[in-house]
Amino acid sequence: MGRRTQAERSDATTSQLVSAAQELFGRNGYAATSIDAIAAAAGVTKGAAYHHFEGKPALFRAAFVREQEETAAMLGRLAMGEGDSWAALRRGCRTFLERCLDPGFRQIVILDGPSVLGWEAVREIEYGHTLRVLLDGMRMAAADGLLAEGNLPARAQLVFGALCEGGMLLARSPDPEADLPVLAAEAERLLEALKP
Amino acid sequence: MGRRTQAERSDATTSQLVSAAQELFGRNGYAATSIDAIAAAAGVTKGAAYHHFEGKPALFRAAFVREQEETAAMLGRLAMGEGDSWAALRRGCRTFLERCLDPGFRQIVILDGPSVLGWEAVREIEYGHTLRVLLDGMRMAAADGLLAEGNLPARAQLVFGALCEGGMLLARSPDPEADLPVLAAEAERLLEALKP
DNA sequence: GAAGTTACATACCCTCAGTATGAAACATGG
DNA sequence: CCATGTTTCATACTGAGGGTATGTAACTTC
Repeated sequence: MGRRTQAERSDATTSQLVSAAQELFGRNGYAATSIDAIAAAAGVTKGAAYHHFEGKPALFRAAFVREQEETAAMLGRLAMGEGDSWAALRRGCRTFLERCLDPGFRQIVILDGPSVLGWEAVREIEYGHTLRVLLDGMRMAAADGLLAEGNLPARAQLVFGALCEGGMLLARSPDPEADLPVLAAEAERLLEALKP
Repeated sequence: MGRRTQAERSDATTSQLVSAAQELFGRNGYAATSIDAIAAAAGVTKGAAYHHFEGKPALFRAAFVREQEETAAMLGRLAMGEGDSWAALRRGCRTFLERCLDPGFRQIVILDGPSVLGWEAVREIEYGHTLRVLLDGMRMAAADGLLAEGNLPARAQLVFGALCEGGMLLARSPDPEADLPVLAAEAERLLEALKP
């Protein structure tokens, strides 16, 4: 390994630590994953982990954030491709449900997130990513006159809760391929409720 | 302490352990609560706890179940008092939201439950209590022709997810008293979506 | 009331989060 | 280039807490 700048060294190990954390937290859950295991998977020792992160929750938080970034990017990209705002909203919901088929996403974002980081912190992060995409989509639909008056953020949150539940339900299904349309239809039915 | 039968001794300490677990898990969260602390609060030692429960998750599960029983009883009682099935449904949703104002309920049932017990186990328990009440209410409404055809269990689950989210939102509100009607209205709006 | 079972208490182990402490790898002024 | 910070780690240690082994007292059964 040739001569590298400090920022390069730091970024490299930090990134590898977060990747390892994402992998192990996602596979085995928060409690069953030790800092030593994450550090070893990243090719460093615990000292490096504690140098870059304040503690285990901070490391988990980084993995959570990355999971959110990836998902939000995916949602935004696919929703952007749709023609009208309503179709984008439907597309986004469907994509979120599909995303829940990833065990790592479920474990980190839905199962362990609230317990480890607390509800406020989790929603604050999501408010900058997946929940932001949903809310933006609903704002656009509202601007197009497709949504009734009311508390949009609160509505987005309720829909988000329903989607998380739907995602877990989908993941437990013996045949997710077959159940995805069913659940997507039920979710869209809830969206219909918000029409004027 | 006079002469007691074994069953009495066992029931007494078990009950006190669960009460202490409910109290401490609810107040400080699962990770920050030690078995020793629970045992001490129950007036026994760790040995007693491990004699009656397989481990920390089992003790948490008992607290979770008790929380569910109390809530389901409350929901059933209040919903029973309503006239028609639709009013009972609305009443149940509103009562669940109110229940979320209890910090212990939120911590145990919504935050830590899925992480500690896993999603399947949590929903299995809820399926016998709070979720059961909701599903029964929806079945009655469906029998009265108030709900459209479709997958009732899946719908109940989605509504349940929205309600949990609404409950957390309500709990974070600076003025829950004022926001309860707002959130209840939004939740009812989602219910409206299920009408034929 | 003796033998067996249940309900605990006590003492111990072991994993693991968190904390020094020290040694490299870089950076910066001369 | 070298001396002196500063950053990036590795190594060694501590403490808390989950879990276990074992002993003992309270009950039960015969």
